[in-house]
Amino acid sequence: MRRRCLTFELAGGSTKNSNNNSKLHPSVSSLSSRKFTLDDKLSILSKPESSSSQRVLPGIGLHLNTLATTPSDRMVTKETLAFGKRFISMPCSTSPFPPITAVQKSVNKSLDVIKDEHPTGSGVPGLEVTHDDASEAPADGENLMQGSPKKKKRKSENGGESEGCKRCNCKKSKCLKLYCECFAAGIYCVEPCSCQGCFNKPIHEETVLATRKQIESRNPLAFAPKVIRASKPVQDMAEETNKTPASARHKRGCNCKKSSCLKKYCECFQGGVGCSASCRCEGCKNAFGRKDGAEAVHAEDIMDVSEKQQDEQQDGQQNDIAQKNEHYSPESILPITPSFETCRPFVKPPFPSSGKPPRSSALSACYPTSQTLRRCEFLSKPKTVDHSNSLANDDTPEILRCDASPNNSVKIISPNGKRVSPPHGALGISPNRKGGRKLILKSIPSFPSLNGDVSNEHPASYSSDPLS
DNA sequence: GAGTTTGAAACT
DNA sequence: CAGTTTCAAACTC
Repeated sequence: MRRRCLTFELAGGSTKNSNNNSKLHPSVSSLSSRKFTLDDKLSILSKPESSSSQRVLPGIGLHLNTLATTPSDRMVTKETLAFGKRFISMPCSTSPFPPITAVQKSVNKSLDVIKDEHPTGSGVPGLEVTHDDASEAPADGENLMQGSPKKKKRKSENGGESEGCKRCNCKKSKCLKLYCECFAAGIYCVEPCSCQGCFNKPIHEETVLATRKQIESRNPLAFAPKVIRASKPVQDMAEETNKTPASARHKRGCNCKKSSCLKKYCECFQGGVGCSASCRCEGCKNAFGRKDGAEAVHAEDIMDVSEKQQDEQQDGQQNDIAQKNEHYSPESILPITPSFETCRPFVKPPFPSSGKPPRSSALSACYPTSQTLRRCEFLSKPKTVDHSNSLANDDTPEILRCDASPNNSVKIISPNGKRVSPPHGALGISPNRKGGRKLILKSIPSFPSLNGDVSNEHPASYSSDPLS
């Protein structure tokens, strides 16, 4: 799995931050370290200027994709991938794309400009996305407007999986709408994508950010994980990989009419969680738990419902995965990246890792590892902590904050709303929640700019954000 | 691989 | 806020 790195330096982040090296997050370098302990993290934190390489990427600006380029990411082998695909629904999002405060030009305008100036190509001359492996990564231009319909379709799900996750196949959205799974997950489209006219690339950073911001303004939770897991400790979940965590629920619920919530059309089902009262589905038969309260059925049943296809292999991998999960205990892992992932449900979707993973999981496959889990830990535990004191000075929009993460917004479910455009209040984000963030920041050294102090200083840069 | 179905997202 | 349209994934053939 080769996830493209969020090469902000190329996209412009470098210039923005070049003068603020000291503010860049060292966590980047931390990515290179496979095993991290809390002490490691802390020590790194204390050495903000460790290495030049560390300065390259602003911690906050780190795109989820970044994970893929790091050594640690490399260790995200197939197994890890499987793990992610099977147990984690996806990215969290609070802010994979750091919000920007400076980029305010309209998205459309931006797009138009780009289009006009570079109607056929990668958009910006001279700019090129660096790929881990140029040989296998087509130039942006290639991927961009060509519209080569015959592009590899992501059907290479099985074997191709070795390469990583399948990505989007957008044709009209330019990968700048939530239709695009990559965009929705807060990650840049990369080589594996078969999208056309894609703007979800580092070279279009501003466009992406502006669009993201726009979408978030409309729906603060737009980039939040769709599936929320309540409180069960990760480890517990790992121990019951065959069970559907009753606490895990789709944040907004599905609205299925014909699929009976038995197919991946259903977001709940896809996320490996049962339907809940929040769902407006009809004829719900969600194997993970029905809206009416019926609990999850056995794994076998789920398999029947979804795909029996890769049962055997799956079983084998499940064990591996379960073991991996344990391996990812909070004690052994700290968020090694500012992926901003909050809590992804530690759910085992009905999809074998080797088989078709939930679409959304493709993403998770990329970053479902330690960060996600850890994040869950951090967010689920200390949440009870007093949030009232810290961060009071941070101007970062609440919704962009850690606190605004689904975890915290678990109660934000809009039961009957077709759409979720929860007002801030509805987000469960109260003014005094700010405190929580600081707390979290302290707990997660890899989010330097999360300290808030940085964000105010560099509103236009990635480091400004937030996780914000 | 093409076409259809589905439901979320976006739009009106 | 409800209805409609657009979109891309999921699915079927």
